[in-house]
Amino acid sequence: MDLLDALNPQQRQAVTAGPGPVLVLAGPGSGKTRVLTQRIAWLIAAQGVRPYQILAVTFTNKAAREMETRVQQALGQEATRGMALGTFHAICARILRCEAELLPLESNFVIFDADDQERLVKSVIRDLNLDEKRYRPASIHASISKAKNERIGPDDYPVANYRDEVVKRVYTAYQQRLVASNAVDFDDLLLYMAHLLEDHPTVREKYARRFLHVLVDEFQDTNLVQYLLIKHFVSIHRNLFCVGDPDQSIYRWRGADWRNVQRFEQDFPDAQVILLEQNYRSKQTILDAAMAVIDRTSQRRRKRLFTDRGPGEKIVFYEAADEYAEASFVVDTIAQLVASGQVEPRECAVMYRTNAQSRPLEEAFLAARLPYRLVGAQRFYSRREVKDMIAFLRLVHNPADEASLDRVINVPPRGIGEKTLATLHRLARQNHLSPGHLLLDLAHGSESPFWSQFSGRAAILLADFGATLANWRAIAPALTVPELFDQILRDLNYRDYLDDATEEGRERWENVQELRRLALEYSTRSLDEFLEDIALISDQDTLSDANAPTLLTLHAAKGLEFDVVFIIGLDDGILPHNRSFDDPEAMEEERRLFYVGITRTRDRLYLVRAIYRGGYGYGEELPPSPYLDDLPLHLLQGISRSGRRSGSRSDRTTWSAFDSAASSPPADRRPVAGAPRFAAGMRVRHPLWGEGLVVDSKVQDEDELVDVFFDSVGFKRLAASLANLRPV
DNA sequence: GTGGATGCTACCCCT
DNA sequence: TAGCATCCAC
Repeated sequence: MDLLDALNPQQRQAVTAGPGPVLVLAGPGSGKTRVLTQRIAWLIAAQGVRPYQILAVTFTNKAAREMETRVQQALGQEATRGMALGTFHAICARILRCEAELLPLESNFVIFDADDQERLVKSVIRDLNLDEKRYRPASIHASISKAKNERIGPDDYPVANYRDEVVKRVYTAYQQRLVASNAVDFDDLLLYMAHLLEDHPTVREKYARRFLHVLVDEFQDTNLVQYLLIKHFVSIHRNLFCVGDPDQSIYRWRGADWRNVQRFEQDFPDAQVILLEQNYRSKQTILDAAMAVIDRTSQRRRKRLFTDRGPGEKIVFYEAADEYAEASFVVDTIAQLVASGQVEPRECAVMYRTNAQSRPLEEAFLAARLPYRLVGAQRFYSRREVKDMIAFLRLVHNPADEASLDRVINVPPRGIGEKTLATLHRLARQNHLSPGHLLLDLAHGSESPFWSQFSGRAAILLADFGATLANWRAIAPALTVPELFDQILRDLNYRDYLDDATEEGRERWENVQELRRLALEYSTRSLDEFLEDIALISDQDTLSDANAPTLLTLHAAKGLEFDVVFIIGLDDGILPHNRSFDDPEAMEEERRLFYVGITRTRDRLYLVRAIYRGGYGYGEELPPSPYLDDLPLHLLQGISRSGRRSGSRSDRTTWSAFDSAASSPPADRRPVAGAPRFAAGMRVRHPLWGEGLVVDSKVQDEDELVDVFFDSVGFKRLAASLANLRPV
């Protein structure tokens, strides 16, 4: 059958494997997405499995949509109807809404995002009269989430010291407040699901019978609870198909446990294990570099990565003076590659360890007037005006949502302050009501039994907002999401409030407009769906299809691929990150992160670092990343070995050595006299090395330093007075 | 209750 | 550095 024609023997074996448990260990670029989609298509077309009998878990919603499209392309539009396809969180949310009567939740529960969760923790800490300085909300929240990932409830939380005691108390109250708000956090989505399947055998059987085939992508990044869910889902038929690569496990800090791969092999000893090793993505040079990096990790099953795509070009290493030079090197190089027709902008990606590193890049792209795509939902959805708007919608949807109420009860300022809010909370608790419902009751004015509990002014203000909310709730069922959105904007005079004619004001209003555009896509869908999708949106989901280079973290790059990849910030302290230094397992994960970045590359890889980096306001000079030393020299161009040696300052390359000490500002930001003769983008000729492209040029100490990328030998930094460079 | 000045502290990665 | 919490004047 033609479904299988384009597959290699191992892929074909995987697609047609089973029944029973199957574990596919798939190296990067080995066609695992193809295997998964073909497997689904094969199950449906060749095995007569109904789409609704298939449960397929992906790592992002974007991956889910892609998979759906691919199956539809193979089998037609109707083929995927009813299939359960999405992330663990999305699938659990859907099922939990159906089964809400078995849970301490209403079916319209809201999903608290990271920000809501932390606010709630903070509020609990204050309620318990704990010292916020000593017990940082973020840190307490991390402990709670860690416990949840390990399936430890508040009652079972082990107490070894006073801090544990505090965490336990906060955890207990936090959980109560979530339930009172008819809300769940991300971890709860999985935990409630596990309880549902364990406490209700009929429910477990219902889903275990419905989902005749369970497929899991990125299996190495599942956590314990997710693994338990999988086991419950396949408890009857054991038709489990997992695809993963332990070398690409990069979410340990989020509770992911690559040992699930070992658990799988223990729990399903009869599992068929299939190795996909042939790489269809990268040139051999890239793969050699990747193997050199990953072979240094312990406890792994060695994989050989090979390709028939040819050796490809050498990897370029570039050491910039500071993060601005680093950014302009990236932008200039991309501009040059694009201008010479070697690559499409959308086929370039810049990857970094931390989100903060995107800023100099964005500035450089902006300065060059070149568009870019930034991956990172957080940025947009964590904007205050956007969060506030979502909070209003959530309140309409679920007035019990305390986090949203607290957030916007005084937005725009309507004179409801801390004291009034505290009274509202206290009264609500005394009367076993949510503050939101109490607020709605106050809209009845003096008829409300709570009216007299507030001072005249406060009562009027609360009643006014309560009435507004009640009105939205009354009309919401008849309105589409964008219509409701507009109604709220109008009633609040939100635009006047946000847009104060300053630059930031205009930007704030534009963000709201952006959210409205998104709401517009939900014209035919319910508010529930809109809110749920927003809560579970992942970074990769925000990737637009514009033809522009992509800026993203190494974590967000998982599962993606590009012709040209830049990995920047290869400094000891950035990658590996200094917060991982004292934890050997975290250090191994840093290495895998680098491996993931390298293996995203099809053709060309650029490794970049900066000698001087502005930290919190004081600058710092970091040694090169130790990973650079693991790369065999013959794979690299553009630098001598001494230049990428970590450690002492004395062994810097001549061209990267600055005359200045660590504390002085970088040379190219110092005011200088005289104009440079060479500029980025110029073609030049050198008597020895032939033609090259000027990447950067700066005047320093009465000479001009020119960075040139020579076609023959790669990067050189030259003094114009000595080098006898001529423009071509 | 609001808004400005001041001082603190943190930037890791994400559903 | 910059976002924030806190404090103080209106």
